[in-house]
Amino acid sequence: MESTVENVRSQMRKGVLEYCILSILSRKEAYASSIIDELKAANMIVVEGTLYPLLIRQKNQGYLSYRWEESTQGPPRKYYVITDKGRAVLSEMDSAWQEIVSTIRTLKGDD
Amino acid sequence: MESTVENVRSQMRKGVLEYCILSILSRKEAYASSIIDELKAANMIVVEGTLYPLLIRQKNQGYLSYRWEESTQGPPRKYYVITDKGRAVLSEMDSAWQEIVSTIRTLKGDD
DNA sequence: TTTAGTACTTTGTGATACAAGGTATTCAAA
DNA sequence: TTTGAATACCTTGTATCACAAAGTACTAAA
Repeated sequence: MESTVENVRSQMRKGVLEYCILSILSRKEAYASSIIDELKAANMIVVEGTLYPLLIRQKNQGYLSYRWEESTQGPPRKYYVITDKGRAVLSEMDSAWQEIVSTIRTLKGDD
Repeated sequence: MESTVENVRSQMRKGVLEYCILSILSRKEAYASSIIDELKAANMIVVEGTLYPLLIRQKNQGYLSYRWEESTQGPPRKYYVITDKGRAVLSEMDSAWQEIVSTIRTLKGDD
């Protein structure tokens, strides 16, 4: 069995992952492996089997588009780019996130 | 299909719900319907079919215990009480939550 | 005795994170 | 030339979980 701590963290990551991806892509286009690296650096551990389907989902929903680009160090990379629709959804996510942060504060704060 | 906004909010609720329940019960014991009311008041909408299985799961994991109490206004109520183990897990969840909030800030903040 | 209100429970469905394994490209060393 | 390492993308199967919907049961009032 996995440790309780990891379970807790894993549970909380769910639901904000989509938000993280759109946030990262709102700043600059990126390909899957580089997104994983960035998430790892930010302590948001994600594996390939999670990220690839998620990117494909967001592309199918029209939040992202992509283009292929050659690499000097291996196979070509699929660079994802956020769309206008994606930016609109991201803006909604910003609000939703703020609301949840505020809700937790309320639940923990005042008796 | 459900609205995008609701989808976004629903996704984000996942993973913090357990945290909310333990937080509420760390302050005072409560029964399911009253927990739903409190969550609704804090803008964290949850339905019965979500909450009851969750409480049962947390009880089975030893985070909660419960006792029955008669009500003058209907059927008896199942009052849930957080256990020592539950408080330990809640403490871990506090850290995990702070970490995620901080991670999101990092991902959004610095270019 | 029927209805309204309250409270707890279960079943079926869809979504999704993850583990594990697979495919494909490039380059360098044997 | 072919083998292996590194990089990158993709798929399948499983478990978990939020939710909708329907069900059970108790109390009090009409």
